[in-house]
Amino acid sequence: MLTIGEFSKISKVSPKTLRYYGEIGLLKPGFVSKDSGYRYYEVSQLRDMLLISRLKQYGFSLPEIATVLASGDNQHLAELIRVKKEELLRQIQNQQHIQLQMEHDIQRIERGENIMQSNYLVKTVQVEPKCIYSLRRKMSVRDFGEMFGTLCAGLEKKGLNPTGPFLSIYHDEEFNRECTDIEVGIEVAVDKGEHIRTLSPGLCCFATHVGSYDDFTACYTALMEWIEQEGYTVSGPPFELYVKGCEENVQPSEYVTEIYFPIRK
Amino acid sequence: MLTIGEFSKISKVSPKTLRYYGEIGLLKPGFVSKDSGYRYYEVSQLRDMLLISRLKQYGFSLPEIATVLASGDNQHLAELIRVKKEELLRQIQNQQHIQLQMEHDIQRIERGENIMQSNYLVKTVQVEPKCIYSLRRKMSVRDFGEMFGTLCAGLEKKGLNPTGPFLSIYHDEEFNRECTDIEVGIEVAVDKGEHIRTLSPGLCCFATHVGSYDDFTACYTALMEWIEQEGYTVSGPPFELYVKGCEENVQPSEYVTEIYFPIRK
DNA sequence: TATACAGCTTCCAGTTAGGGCAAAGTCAAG
DNA sequence: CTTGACTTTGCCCTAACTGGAAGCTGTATA
Repeated sequence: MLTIGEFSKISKVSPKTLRYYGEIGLLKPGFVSKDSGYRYYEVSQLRDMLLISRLKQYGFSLPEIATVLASGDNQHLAELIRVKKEELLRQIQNQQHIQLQMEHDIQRIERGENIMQSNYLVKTVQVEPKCIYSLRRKMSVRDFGEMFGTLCAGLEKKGLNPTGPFLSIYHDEEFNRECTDIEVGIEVAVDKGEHIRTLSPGLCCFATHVGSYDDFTACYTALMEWIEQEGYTVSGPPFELYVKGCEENVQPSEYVTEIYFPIRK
Repeated sequence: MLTIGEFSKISKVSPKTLRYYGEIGLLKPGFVSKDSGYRYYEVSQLRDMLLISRLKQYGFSLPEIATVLASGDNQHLAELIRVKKEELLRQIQNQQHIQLQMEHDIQRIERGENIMQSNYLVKTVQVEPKCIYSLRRKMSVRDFGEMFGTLCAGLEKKGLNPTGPFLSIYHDEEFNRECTDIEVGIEVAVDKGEHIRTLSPGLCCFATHVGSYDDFTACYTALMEWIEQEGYTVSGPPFELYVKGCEENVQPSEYVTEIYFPIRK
């Protein structure tokens, strides 16, 4: 039998932790003195302790380890390790991706750009299909604001309730200020009717732009760079969500827009 | 100004978290109503929030982020990100190493070997130099026990106090049962004298073997495999530390031995 | 045998970065 | 005025421990 200190030194696990493991029932000492309350461990328990340490390293939680120890089913354990291994793989991939972002940021800072000033955090998201009431037309960017007026009028005439912010979809590959195929719309609850359709872009990457609509380009650039860097391709027309915009009496510097690109690998 | 809910939706950070950040002084709302206690955020604070999210992703703790926000020193931030990047790199390397171990374990289990039965957790450690009183000789393994007797006699004659367990060092490249160059010793406090020398193996990997001395081979094999797998080479004679052994009246199944290999890349 | 001291015990509190839930107060639309 | 969505504070909870205090035990030494 070993005292908790001896067991600790051999197993490289602190006495504190050993007491904790006893408390939660993960590894109870082989014998506890009735008089003194001293814990004594069997040497054979070192094996259990080593397995615990190893599984912990593999990313198992303590309750998970407890069930593994209790079952003693090795084939099942192999499967569980495989699952953890795949989880770890995903983690590593994610971390490698973060490393690229870090390098990107470092270089931006070293080029003298202020990371706080144009800080687009590109994220991916699975966009749920939404029903939109929309108008699509080839037009000049100058007629853009007018389209929203038409849209609002149409909404009112039909008695529709918007259930989301305004949005616009850019159907042209290349953006042309004078004549672009733009669809402006808004999310609604009903799913049938004239000018009503379902928008289901699927997997998207997006970034949030704060400020006037003049400098969207930086955000678009950031998104396009990200898409290229991550090895995705654009799988549909990009769209903008006017989360906070001109319909209220808000300063242009306070506008909030989310820019989305549907993507696939 | 945005309510906490609006700010939350745009920044993709939960209201709870925003309140928490306000509480710890990381990001306080631009305005708090005196009547209702409602928090209102400036749109410009979204930038700060995005930076916080990003640095969090990079592995910064919240206090670290707070100092970054407070200082506004971008050059310094670049350095800090670089440090975190290296930290992440080390983490990734460690995780890749763990992945190899996992695969190894899975295969062991699938070959029907019991992971609990021969579970050597190989670790690396920088072994501090220690003074040992030792005897070195070419001998048969059968004379091994006798050597410890001689060693004990020598200790007693010199009036030396052991400050660690017995150990033995295997100076031959290839282990030969009949005639091996073995040094047996024990750690002592004094650093000068006949048969006293300093053992400074430096970086070692080691594993703990529990049980009789008969099946050390599995442990040695595990260590050698590990060394090969990790791309290390052996840089000195291996040694064994008899953490719990035959000097007490202990069953062979209770012996505890640590086996060390000095290594370098 | 007395004592010193290392080692052991329990109990309580704290760590990170928030999540859950409840009761009560507030805002804006109809 | 009411309704319903939103927000507030407050309290407890998480995982896997670590730290510290106060007191008890085991063993080596004088």
